[in-house]
Amino acid sequence: MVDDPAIAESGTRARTRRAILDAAVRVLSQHSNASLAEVAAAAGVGRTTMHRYFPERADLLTGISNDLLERIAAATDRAQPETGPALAALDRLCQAYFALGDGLLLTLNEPHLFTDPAWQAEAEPDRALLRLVERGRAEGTIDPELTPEWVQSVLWSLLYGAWMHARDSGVPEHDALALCLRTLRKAVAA
Amino acid sequence: MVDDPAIAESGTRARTRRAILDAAVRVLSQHSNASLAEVAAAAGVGRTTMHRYFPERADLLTGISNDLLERIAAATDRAQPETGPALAALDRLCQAYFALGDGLLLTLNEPHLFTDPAWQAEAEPDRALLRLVERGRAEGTIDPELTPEWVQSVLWSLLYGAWMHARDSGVPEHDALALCLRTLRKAVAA
DNA sequence: ACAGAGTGGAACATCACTGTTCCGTTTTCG
DNA sequence: CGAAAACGGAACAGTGATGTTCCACTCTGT
Repeated sequence: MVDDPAIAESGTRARTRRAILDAAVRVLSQHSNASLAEVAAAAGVGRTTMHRYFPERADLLTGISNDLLERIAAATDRAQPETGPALAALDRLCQAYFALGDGLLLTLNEPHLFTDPAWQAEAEPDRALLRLVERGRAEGTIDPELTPEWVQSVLWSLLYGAWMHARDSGVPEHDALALCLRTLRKAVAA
Repeated sequence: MVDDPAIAESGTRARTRRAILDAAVRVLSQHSNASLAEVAAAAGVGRTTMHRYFPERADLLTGISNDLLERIAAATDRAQPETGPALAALDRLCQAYFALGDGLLLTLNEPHLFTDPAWQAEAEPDRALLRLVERGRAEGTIDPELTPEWVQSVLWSLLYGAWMHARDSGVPEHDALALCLRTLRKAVAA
């Protein structure tokens, strides 16, 4: 689907499309009702050009949505959540998701922006995480008093907090991630 | 300041004012750029009436802001953060803040809504929490590897997560709070 | 150099939200 | 009860974002 020849794009088009999507995530993660002019400016692109790529605001949103879905799926895949001890896999997952950066904020902060049908259906990464937690409980390495859904909540909440911490408090991202990992591990360990 | 005779209000006025503020928090916490008409409808009040209490949108925001500041200060005070073992005090603080409900989401999710000067200056509850963490470190009951600022981040992030968890997953608020408390305690304990 | 893709700016109509005014109705309270 | 307070609805102009069109400019590859 990604390489659908029907929508194949030249190098330049793909590049500006990326610039727009990245800028949109960056801007909207801080100011969810920013005007399209602000997004265009942040992307270093004319407002007209943006409308060529995303005719309506809704199109931009679904563009962001699909992009985030791909990035989350790729991150999940890369972390190999089914491999090795559950706590180690959880660490890998946390690190992989942390790399989503501002996309984290947008995903958690403004879920109502994404009315995409794909967003509800595509819960595979979610299910992978739940399976991981179940495995940890079977292993006896994850606190059985915490429900898998709550552990999932904790993971995303701490990621959110860590990213904000790095963003606002001037703490290097690496340090924020380290604090996040340590906290998560302690919180969910049996 | 709360009972400033200059802005003393009749019973009815105070009551509708409360209804508007509560509705505004409820609506804006889910949809930060909701129209004033939506807020008025949620408050069961005409748009005209709302403009009588809060002439401009900015006035409504500062109204919410001041209300939240008061509630946070009151909650902090009620939790007596300077009393007893640090971890127990942290528990009390967490419970007290959880009662802020949707105000939590608004505070964490849309801090940019509040351009109030009072918001930056009034960091007393923040400072109380930081002192509490320092005390716990001195006691040896709080993990010295976690910076006080990060512990603060964790508290708010977990509160956010717990509230969302209760809201979206249908988990009773009491259970969500219990999970939150257990998780927080494990995460920050030495 | 040249054709064509890609781009930016200006101008425009449209639309939703906003803030305001006016007036009739309902509620509160002395 | 009757006056004052409080309210709701309708109507209106102003404003900023949006989506669209048109034209001129700048790259890119051959």
